[in-house]
Amino acid sequence: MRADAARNLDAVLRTGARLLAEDPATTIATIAAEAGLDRRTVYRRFPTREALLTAVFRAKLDSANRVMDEARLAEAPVAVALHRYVEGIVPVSREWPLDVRRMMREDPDANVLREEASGRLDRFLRRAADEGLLRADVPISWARAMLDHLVDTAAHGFPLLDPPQAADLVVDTLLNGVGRG
Amino acid sequence: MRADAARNLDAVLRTGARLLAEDPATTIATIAAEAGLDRRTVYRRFPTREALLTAVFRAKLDSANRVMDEARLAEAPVAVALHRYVEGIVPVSREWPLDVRRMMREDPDANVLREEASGRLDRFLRRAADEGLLRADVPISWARAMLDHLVDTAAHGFPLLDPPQAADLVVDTLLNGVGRG
DNA sequence: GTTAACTGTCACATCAATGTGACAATAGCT
DNA sequence: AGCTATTGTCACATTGATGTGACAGTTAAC
Repeated sequence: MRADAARNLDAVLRTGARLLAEDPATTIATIAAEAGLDRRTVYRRFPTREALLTAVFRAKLDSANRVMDEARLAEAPVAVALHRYVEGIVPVSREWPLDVRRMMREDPDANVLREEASGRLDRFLRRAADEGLLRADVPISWARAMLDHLVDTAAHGFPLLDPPQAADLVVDTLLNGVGRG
Repeated sequence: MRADAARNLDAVLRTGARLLAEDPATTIATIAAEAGLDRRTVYRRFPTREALLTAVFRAKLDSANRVMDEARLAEAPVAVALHRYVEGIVPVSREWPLDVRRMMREDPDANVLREEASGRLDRFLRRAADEGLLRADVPISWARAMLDHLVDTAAHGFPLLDPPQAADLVVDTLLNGVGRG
């Protein structure tokens, strides 16, 4: 692929992610204009709107999987892995702000990939529970939802936090809550 | 208003809330069909799509304000008020599952109402912090985001929890987290 | 049971977005 | 500099949603 083509492709994906996160009904024309391209150029790379959505989704998923690899979710000590995961995933969430669950409802094989990645995190949390990091009287899926939302809030609600600060806050409040007790 | 008209209006609002929560781009025709009505009937009540959106939004907001009234956020002891608020707001979130922040971005005066209601909760959390229920080293807005998300998760991710159980879980994990420490 | 309110339906105009064809212009690679 | 990939643009067909007019049929209220 030629250099300018790669640049444009990247611009489309990032711009698309940003605009689609704000409004899932954003049109191809808007994305193209915002990326400084012609509508036709986007259509050449992505035959259909769905194809663009899927590509954006995969870009986010790849980044997330890379972060989980580097955090060594399955091997590293749970406390370390958790902290490292959050530190890595916050920038990913900022670069690809879109909500994958919403967008992939009608794309079955993309959804399979999403569930694979999701399963990695679930298995990690199970290990964290087994090793005593998490309370046993609360469902793992509850902790999982809490983790996801805290990451999301840190990434988008507190854009001034840098990743290490965000990780401290997320892990601390995930484990200890915001109560004084 | 005649009785059948009131019934239909109610059906449109509830059906609209449900479908729009799943997909914000749901068409009027789909909502009408799902509510067992003709498209034209919906248009008679709501001159434009925006008008329907606003009406659904206001229905949710009214319910939420009623819950906050009954929880006596400004007067009751903070621990009691918090529990009572969550217990009341979970059913509201289930009946009106839509995300008001997303939907009202382009409706300024609706947004003012939303911010008023939001402010009530913020003021309550500030009081909770002042009275020592919440840690002082964490921003109020962080606790606020956490509360909102926990309520959301309990309401939609754990539909089998009844409101009192949901309130116990939400308040417990909000204050103490999911860590064993 | 009559009246007034409300609804369903056929039909229509409008608008915006998707997706395509062809060709000239431009940018990167060697 | 010259070849080739890539892009911009004019134009067009198609589709789906919004919103409206008129009128007959139905339902609730008194």
